[in-house]
Amino acid sequence: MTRERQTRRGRRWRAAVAGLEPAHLAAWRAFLRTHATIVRRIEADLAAAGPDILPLDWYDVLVPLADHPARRMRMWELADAVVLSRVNLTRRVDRLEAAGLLRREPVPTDRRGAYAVLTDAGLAALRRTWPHYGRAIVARFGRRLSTAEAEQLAALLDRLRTMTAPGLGPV
Amino acid sequence: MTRERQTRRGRRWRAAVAGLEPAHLAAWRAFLRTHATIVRRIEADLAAAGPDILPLDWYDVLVPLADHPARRMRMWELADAVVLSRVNLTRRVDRLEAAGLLRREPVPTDRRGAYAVLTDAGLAALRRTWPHYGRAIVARFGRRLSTAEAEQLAALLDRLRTMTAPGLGPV
DNA sequence: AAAGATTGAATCTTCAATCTTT
DNA sequence: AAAGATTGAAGATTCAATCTTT
Repeated sequence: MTRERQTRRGRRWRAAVAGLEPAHLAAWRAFLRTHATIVRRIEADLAAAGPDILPLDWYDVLVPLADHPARRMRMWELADAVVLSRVNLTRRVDRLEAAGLLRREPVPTDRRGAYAVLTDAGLAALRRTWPHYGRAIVARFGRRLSTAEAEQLAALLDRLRTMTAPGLGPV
Repeated sequence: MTRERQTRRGRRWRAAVAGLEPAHLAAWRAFLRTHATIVRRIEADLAAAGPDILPLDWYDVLVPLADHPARRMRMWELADAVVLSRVNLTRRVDRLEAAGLLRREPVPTDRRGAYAVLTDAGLAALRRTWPHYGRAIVARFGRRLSTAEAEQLAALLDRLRTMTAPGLGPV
């Protein structure tokens, strides 16, 4: 075949879906687009802030450790705490360990397990990074929202996240 | 050193950031978490729907083609239209072409360029995928939002996306 | 020289298989 | 056998360098 059958204007290939309102679809698309755009911007801000400022995904792994008593967590615990992208934590921790930002320690009571422990260098990197990250959040996200709108948005998003959807399988 | 200097409870390593209100930070975190959670769920829904249902990132590349006159776009044009993840479009198109969902065509008027053209198989795959995707959007995203809330959410998100942030460089 | 797209090499991710300890 | 974590191999992504055409 030399040419696709050509509809006049690339139209109407989406069948109606029960229960899907235009407003919901528009919100979903805005959600995807906005996330992609803003995360890219903030990553660019961090990259532009200098070579000793952490990228977002490294930051994301180290934060739970810094917020945890004794600055250490089991590997599986850390894997659950990480937000962005389900990681293959083993390898990511390899890289963070190679960079000196954390180290592994054996668990005294369970010889299968390992702790990931934030090093002083890791904590210092978090402290350096946070002001840049915080300002980027203000600039790229917070500046256009009133306090009330931010609360509204957070409430809507939390509801979306914590809901369970019956009838479409687990998780 | 055998042990990190151990703060009592992994506390207070974040310095205050000018202009960053707690509500804004909470909204930002909710945004990241909700996105990660819902996108994962929807990807799992699509994967569970069967082997001839497209994954989200393939779908994302083919949609602009289906919505375009003549079902074809220049490579750079398609790259701009794709939402999720800045792609190396060349390779992704390689894979889609290998799967028969699109093909390349030379541009008659510009021998540097190439069109990406949606094939009939590609359009069929979109048609198959959309009902599953649409239902997943309802189940994972739309079900908990009233129409008014969805409109509110879309408005907030669009404002965030289209704003320019003076003072923090381009993009 | 700049625009449009492709390629090579390094890095990163993912999946299943593996290893050790419980 | 199951839990905790690591490894190998395949696949995907990214960056800069390249190639061709304008």
